[in-house]
Amino acid sequence: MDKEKLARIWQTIAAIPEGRVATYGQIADLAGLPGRARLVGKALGVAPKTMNLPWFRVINSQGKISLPEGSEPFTAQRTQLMSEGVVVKGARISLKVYQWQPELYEMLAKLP
DNA sequence: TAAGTGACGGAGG
DNA sequence: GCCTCCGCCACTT
Repeated sequence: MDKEKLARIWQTIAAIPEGRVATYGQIADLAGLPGRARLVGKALGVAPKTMNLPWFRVINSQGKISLPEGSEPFTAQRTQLMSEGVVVKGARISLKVYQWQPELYEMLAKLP
């Protein structure tokens, strides 16, 4: 996989603010790779743990944790999110409430 | 080279 | 909300 694209994907994920989530497709778009959501999943898979990426803030477009429910990684993701104040019901999260919205985020960040 | 695979997405039922 | 089907694309076999 092309190192350049990986870097962009990782950067984008690293920008997700605490207490918010983003979808695979959203990350792909923001990273300049529209329609390549699957690539984002792969990028996460090969990301070195030492990078300390907020991988747990990435979920699928259905607002669900994209890991087998009950598995160890699933539990880890769920726990991390909840520790940031995100409400997780089963595998589902309300995108309506917690999805990261860059435009709005930047607007609010610029307010006095 | 063809076929299979996946931490996906969107439309339809 | 859940499931199925298809499109998608970079790898692996």
